[in-house]
Amino acid sequence: MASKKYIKLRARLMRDEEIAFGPGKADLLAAIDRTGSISAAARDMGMSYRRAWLLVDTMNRCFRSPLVDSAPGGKHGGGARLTDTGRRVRQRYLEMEAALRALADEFEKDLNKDLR
Amino acid sequence: MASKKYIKLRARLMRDEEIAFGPGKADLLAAIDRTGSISAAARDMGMSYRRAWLLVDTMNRCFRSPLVDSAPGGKHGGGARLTDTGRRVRQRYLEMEAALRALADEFEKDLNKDLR
DNA sequence: CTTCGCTATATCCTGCTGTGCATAACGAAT
DNA sequence: ATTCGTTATGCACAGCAGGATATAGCGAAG
Repeated sequence: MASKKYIKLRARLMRDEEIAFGPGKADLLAAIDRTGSISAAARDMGMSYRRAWLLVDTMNRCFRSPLVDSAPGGKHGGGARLTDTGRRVRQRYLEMEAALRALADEFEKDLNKDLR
Repeated sequence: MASKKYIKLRARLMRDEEIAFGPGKADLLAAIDRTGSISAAARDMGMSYRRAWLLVDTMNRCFRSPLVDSAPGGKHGGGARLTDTGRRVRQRYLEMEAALRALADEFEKDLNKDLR
């Protein structure tokens, strides 16, 4: 079988018409946690700093308390760190994602029967 | 509370990098079933005929047997009809969607606590 | 045999998303 | 003080998904 068949799942936490949280933001939080800065995280993920910053900004605005703490100044000066809220929200989101994935997998076999 | 908080869910059946089935295609199938033609369905949904046709084409190419039967000729001549496969796939997809939605709703309350 | 509304397809155009680049201010280390 | 790597922000540009439009051929009904 040369064709790859799979179910692509996406869950987004919405606040009004803004995307408060989603798979991309979850990945970004992980990268920030790993690297200690928004810009390093962006480089690491191959996305523009602008985009990474916008994602962080949206998150922080959408939640009651910010998910990322940031301060200017480079070379061990400023940078960005996950807040407890950030860690908790990401954790809960990943749990939901995993549960949804497991459920979708139960349907996958049946639906794939008809796929070429 | 002026802000609307909700979880936006999307499940797509993929074949290689093509979207074989998803929420838009499910809606389109319903509209085709209702109206009896691709073009009427497109008008009904406020989308371009081009897009509707492309969606149908992708579906039919991705599945072993077509989901939509179509024939040229207007005014009760040609048109489009769902095949049994089309109906069955759509049905199964909707069932999965509903199950995923129900599961996501279980997580929603908890995640919304932190949302503004 | 003309007309109507459809399938099928190509081409052009537009709007949006995200990148690239530029700038300013900042904080720690050297 | 100078340098370095950040945060924070604006703006111009590209790529692309989808809309608008045009055309050709078809089939049943009148």
